[in-house]
Amino acid sequence: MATRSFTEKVYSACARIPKGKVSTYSRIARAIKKPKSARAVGNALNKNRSKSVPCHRVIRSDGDVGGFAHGTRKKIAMLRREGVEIKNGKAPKRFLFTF
DNA sequence: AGGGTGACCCGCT
DNA sequence: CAGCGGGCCACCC
Repeated sequence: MATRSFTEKVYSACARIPKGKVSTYSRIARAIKKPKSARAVGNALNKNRSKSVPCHRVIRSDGDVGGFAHGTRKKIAMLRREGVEIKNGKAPKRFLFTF
């Protein structure tokens, strides 16, 4: 039921993130009307880990890049390319995009 | 069908 | 200010 929609919504929210900005799992979870599913959001991206979605723009609320199935190290490099300055593996909150 | 894990978050000590 | 524990949802074995 909602399982499929949930994953789809996660991708949609992820795609909504403009280039040069990042969002947190919690923000996405709230955007899909499931504020408690922040963990499931990460799970969806991890399970799918498709390059078809800019999941590298999704980071933790603490500003930490969190993890990346393709390589956390690579994720940071991608964000830097987008224009996000990563300091010590952390992204300033001003780069956080709010829905 | 049940249990365990994971790219997390929030609260308390 | 930093560290620890519990809780949440979805997916895999």
